[in-house]
Formats: sequence, structure tokens, C-alpha cells
Amino acid sequence: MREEEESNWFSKWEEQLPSPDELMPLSQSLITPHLVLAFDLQSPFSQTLKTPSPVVAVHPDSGDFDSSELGNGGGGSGDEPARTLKRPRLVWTPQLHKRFVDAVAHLGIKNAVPKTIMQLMSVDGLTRENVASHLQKYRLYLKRMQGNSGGGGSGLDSATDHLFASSPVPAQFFHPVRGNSEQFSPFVPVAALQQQQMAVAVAGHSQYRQMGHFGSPPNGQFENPFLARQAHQQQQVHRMGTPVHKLVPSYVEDLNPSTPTSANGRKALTLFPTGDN
DNA sequence: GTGCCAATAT
DNA sequence: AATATTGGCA
Repeated sequence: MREEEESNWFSKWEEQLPSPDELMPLSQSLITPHLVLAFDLQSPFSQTLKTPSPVVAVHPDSGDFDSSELGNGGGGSGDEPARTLKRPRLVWTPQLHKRFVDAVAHLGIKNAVPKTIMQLMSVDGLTRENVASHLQKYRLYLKRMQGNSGGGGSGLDSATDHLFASSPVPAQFFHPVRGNSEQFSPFVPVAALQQQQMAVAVAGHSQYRQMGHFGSPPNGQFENPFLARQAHQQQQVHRMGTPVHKLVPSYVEDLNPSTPTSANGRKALTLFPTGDN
């Protein structure tokens, strides 16, 4: 309790502070993903590393949250408990969509329902609703495609289907493969046992999307405020009459160099380049 | 409860 | 424009 000691550790602490670059990828350990979700915190440094590296051992359990103004009251009912937590909008990057498509392909059209898709994808922060919504639109897209596949080619991927067009549509999607609800390829033969869980990009609510400082690396994959959900190993998909493989999350996306055309003056923080084809 | 789909909201 | 949410129904 001596002041000298305190100022002492503080100085040390201060000196040993990592550079911003180093800080980026790991800073999230300060706030557990669970808390982030629970309080709908939009931490600009949320990250889904589930590496238990105790680089920094902080005790956030001080239970000293200012739950009074958790950005919720802004809507209207100010007295409502921060229960009605609102997640930021999910941004379906081409990579994320690809994962979605892969999941659907591997599940087989039959079993490709929001829940299972979500589980297979095992993307932190991804909810069933997210998938359901996306799936709905994706189905419309597929239907639309078959509709004019042989036609004059008018109205083809006008511009509304940018995302969907970014990933090839597996042939199985058109003529439901019978007798085989699942393709052979293991979903994720990822080499390393990395915990490189894919995280979800989220639409920025405001300020954070302008942070281009810090000399952030052009390919810095980790410098965005995206949600982090507890790195729970999702339960294995319950088979409903069909054999299921073991879920092995972790998935290393091949980089998809596309035009990061942010022509979309949107304030969307994307984890990956906005695949534009 | 889950899924599907259209409509609607943000 | 892209997602989310909702309502009605299976």
C-alpha cells in the first residue's frame, strides 16, 4: 500500500507496455469474450483468440461495471435494463460466405438448416438468426440463378449478388444429391491446430472505423471491432439419421485478394477485404 | 422449439 | 444495399 511501491510497479508496467502493433492481436484477453457478449460491448479490439496465453493476467472480475449506460438507452426506453442487447450487424465477407457455402455443401441440402450450418461453421459470434437470414437470401439467389441459367443472361448477378457471386455455387446445390447427405471432403483439414477461429466482422457503430492510425499493416487481419463469443467448442451436431463427422473447427481461409473497394462509403468494419468481383 | 418464407424494419 | 426482425404457418 505504500505509495512508493505503487508508483514503482506502475512505472515498470508503463515501460513494459507493448507497442500498439503487438497489442492489437492479444489485447482482448483483458475482457473475456463472454463479457463482451453479455454486455454487448463493442470493443474495438475484440478478438477471438482462445489461446490461453496468460500474457497479461488481469482481473476483470472486479465486478465494477458501469451498467448504467451501456449504450442502450440511446434508443428510447432508458430505464430498461440492458437486457435487450443488440448485436451489431453482421458483415458477410466473402470469406465468411464461403465458409457458409462450404458448410451447406458438406452438410448436404437436406441437413443444411440454420442451426446445423451455424454449428458447422463454428464462427464465433455467429448466431442462428444470422445464418437463417443469410440462408434465406441465398436460397432466393439460387432459385433466381436456375431460373435464368439458360436464358438471355439478363439480370444476372446485377450487383445485388456481389457477395453470393463471390463464391462458386457447388453443383450439388441445384440437383439435390440423393443418397448422400454429405460430401466426402472433410470440412477442415487444417494443418495446424491453431485456434485461429474465424471471427465475425461487424458493422461499426461509429468512431471505430476511422482508426487507420497505428501504422496498421495493410493485411492486418486483426484490428477491428468484431464480436467475440465464448470460444465454446460447439456441441457436435446431432445426427438425425445420418452419420456425422466430428467437428473440427478452425479453418484457414485462403486469402481472397479482391478489390477492397470501400466504395461502399459504409462504416462497416470488415475483417477481410470486401471481396469484390 | 425449429425451420421456412414473405414482408417489413433499420 | 445489406441485414435483422417479425408474423404466420408447417
